[in-house]
Amino acid sequence: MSANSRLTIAAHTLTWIGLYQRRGHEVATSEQIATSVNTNPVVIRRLLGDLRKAGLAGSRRGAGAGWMLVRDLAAITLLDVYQAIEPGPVFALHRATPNPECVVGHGIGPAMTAVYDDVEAALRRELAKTTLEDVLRDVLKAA
Amino acid sequence: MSANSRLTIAAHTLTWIGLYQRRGHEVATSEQIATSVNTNPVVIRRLLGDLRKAGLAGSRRGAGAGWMLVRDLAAITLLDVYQAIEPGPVFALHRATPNPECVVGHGIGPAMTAVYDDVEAALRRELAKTTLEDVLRDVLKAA
DNA sequence: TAGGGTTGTAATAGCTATGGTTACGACTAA
DNA sequence: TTAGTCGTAACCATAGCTATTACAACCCTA
Repeated sequence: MSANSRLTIAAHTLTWIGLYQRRGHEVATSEQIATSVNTNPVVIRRLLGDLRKAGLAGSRRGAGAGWMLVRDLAAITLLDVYQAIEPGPVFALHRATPNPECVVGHGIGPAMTAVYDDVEAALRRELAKTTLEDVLRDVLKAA
Repeated sequence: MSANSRLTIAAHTLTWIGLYQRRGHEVATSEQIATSVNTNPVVIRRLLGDLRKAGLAGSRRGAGAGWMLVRDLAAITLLDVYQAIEPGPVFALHRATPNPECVVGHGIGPAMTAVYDDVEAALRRELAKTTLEDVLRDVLKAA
């Protein structure tokens, strides 16, 4: 499984903006966030672009530009973030259609789809349990 | 998320062998399985190699060679298969260590790890609910 | 109105995982 | 001895993610 860190980076980014705003700042720049995440600002901007499409983040251009939250941390679950940045499923069926003249080849697709649907549902239920407010609390507790 | 079809192919392969054996044959060849899956025999042999390491499949060499199940279909869950072929986690932390001098950069790792552990546990619970016997039943029902 | 800082996005490159293919030695029943 | 299959290495193609450079678009401020 090619594990990816997009959810981690997205949660980090939104949590950072949330904390920064609570400390009195209006907007955060991709440069500042990238310094905390330890990556390139463009990576952050691209990710925030997806989060903006999902209505989780907003941006301001020109001088004094930057990013802000659209919803409060407590109103954003990790499921919201996940759905904003991960379009595809965790498991895939066959790349090439299996032999339809074989009993197994013919019936395995629907059988596995049913299982995968349940697995994805369980994964989403679990992600929905945690809000970014919870994440921030854990983060501050560790300090 | 780069969805992969390894679990699908593995379940297909083991189910195929199980059905083939119930029809009176001792072993199945990677060639036969590959025809049903619609892929190359080497792909099947590589996958079965992993499944053998996990004690789910066995092989016989020489003339009249081929693959057989070590356990009955009813004694193999999709979790067993998943663990045999997927070493890594679904979600990853940062590729590069985040800035430890930032509160968020310092605490985000443990916070997300706790969530990811719960998600993986839920995923495993879900996969453990289905045996290959269940899969075969679904497959035959669809015919 | 000019300057400067930041967004928004395209283009490119590197890395890793996966899948497909060819090749060939190892093995063993017949 | 032969034939059929495993076991595995080698190589290539594809896809997704990350990193980086570059630059136009934007808009506040002086």
